Amino acid sequence: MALNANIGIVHYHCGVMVDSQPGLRERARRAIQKEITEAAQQLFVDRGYEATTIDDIAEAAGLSRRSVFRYFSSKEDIIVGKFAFIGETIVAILRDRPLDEAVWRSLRLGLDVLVPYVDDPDKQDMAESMQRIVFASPALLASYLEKLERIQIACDHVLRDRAAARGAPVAPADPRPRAVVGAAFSCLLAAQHSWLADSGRQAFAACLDAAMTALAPVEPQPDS
Amino acid sequence: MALNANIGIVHYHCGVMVDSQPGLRERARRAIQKEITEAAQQLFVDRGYEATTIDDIAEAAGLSRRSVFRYFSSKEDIIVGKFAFIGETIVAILRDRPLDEAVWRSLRLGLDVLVPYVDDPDKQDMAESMQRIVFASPALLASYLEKLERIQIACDHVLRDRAAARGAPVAPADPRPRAVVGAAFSCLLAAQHSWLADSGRQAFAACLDAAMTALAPVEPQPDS
DNA sequence: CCAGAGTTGGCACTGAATGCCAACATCGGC
DNA sequence: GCCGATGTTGGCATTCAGTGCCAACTCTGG
Repeated sequence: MALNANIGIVHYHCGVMVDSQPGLRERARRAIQKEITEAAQQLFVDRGYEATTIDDIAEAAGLSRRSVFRYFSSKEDIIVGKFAFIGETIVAILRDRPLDEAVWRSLRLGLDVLVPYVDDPDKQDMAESMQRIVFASPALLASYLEKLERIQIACDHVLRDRAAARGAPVAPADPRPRAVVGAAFSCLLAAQHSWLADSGRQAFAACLDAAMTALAPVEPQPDS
Repeated sequence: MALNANIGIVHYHCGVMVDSQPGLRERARRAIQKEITEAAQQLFVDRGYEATTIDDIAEAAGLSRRSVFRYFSSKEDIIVGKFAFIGETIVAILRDRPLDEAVWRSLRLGLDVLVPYVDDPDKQDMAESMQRIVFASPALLASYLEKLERIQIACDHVLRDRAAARGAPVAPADPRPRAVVGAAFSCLLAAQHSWLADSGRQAFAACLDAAMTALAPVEPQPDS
């Protein structure tokens, strides 16, 4: 069990549960999740996504099939689960932007949290492989797009809250905030395709900028 | 077997296989597909999507589980399969628009093929139910978004071909056509959300227009 | 009436996902 | 250091989606 050796049972004297915010238990959980993810990614790269079973992943990660499902709610979640967290980050950034900033710029800054996942030279190879796998597998792609959709819905809410805070509330049936958010996320998808199209030779951030400058809300704010 | 009675075995004298373009066999196939779809939709509305099994659908449609999979490649496909056809229609429309037309307008006209599916007063109730079910079920939503993604990729190709035909080819790694197409489809999603938000009281086409006028490519054509 | 082509339904199997439970480890107090 | 409470694990059984296979049936054409 390389796992148990690795969790890092630091067990301080017993006392006051000395651990930084996440809690010791939570840190162990994340460490195992990370191991599963890495084992799975390797298998997906080697054999492909559909050709890899959960049993394969469980064996490679050194735990039982049943336990894999305790760490990830589904096979897709192993790859795409992190987007729940990324989504929360984007939403938080969006919420904290100054109220008078142009929406399009706020969205660009929100999407910036994705850049380090891709443009980091260390992870670039793996990032490219995984993106290719996601776009190649219908099930993974579907799951990925669904996650993005959920993030977009959350961003839409934030934009409406911000419009209201600005004193210019938007009707619930007004499609414009949702359309603007969707357009920004389409730029993300477009940037991913571009980035893959020439194998990460140009920076992902540059692709994103190229896409987002080609498009813009007709009005700086979705009211007027 | 209400089915067999209904397929409409018109079996003309034997002679020349008198049938309009699709071929008799193909028409029978479509009729059965339609029956399965309708039976399934009813069940989904009654019990919800995940609570309905393929066996339920097979029984309601009067055929075997195995045969259902001969007509639809998956459970989601029963609802979302028609988008393969719709996508082809959109692509065809896009391809046939005049080369000097503004891209945004061409896309708006392409998306117009969806309007009759929704704004038809006869089908409106069912259309609303089904859209709610799609957005409520993660699996269906994921599948729907994946279908839209495939259509967008096809539209992206058309736009690039048209740019080339116009004498202003776009680099394969240029994200702009993809971004513009994605923005248009985001308007579609936004319009669906709006339309559902006040229960189809306003026309779907109006929602689509509201979304698409709030957004536009920075340049009329994605070159220059 | 018969031969061939296509359709059907049943059967067996894989793989994902979930519920359940007994075995085990860990952490608290004593 | 012992012991009960709590949480984690692995195994088992089950459901459901999806696929391959094959024998039985149906319809068409000769």
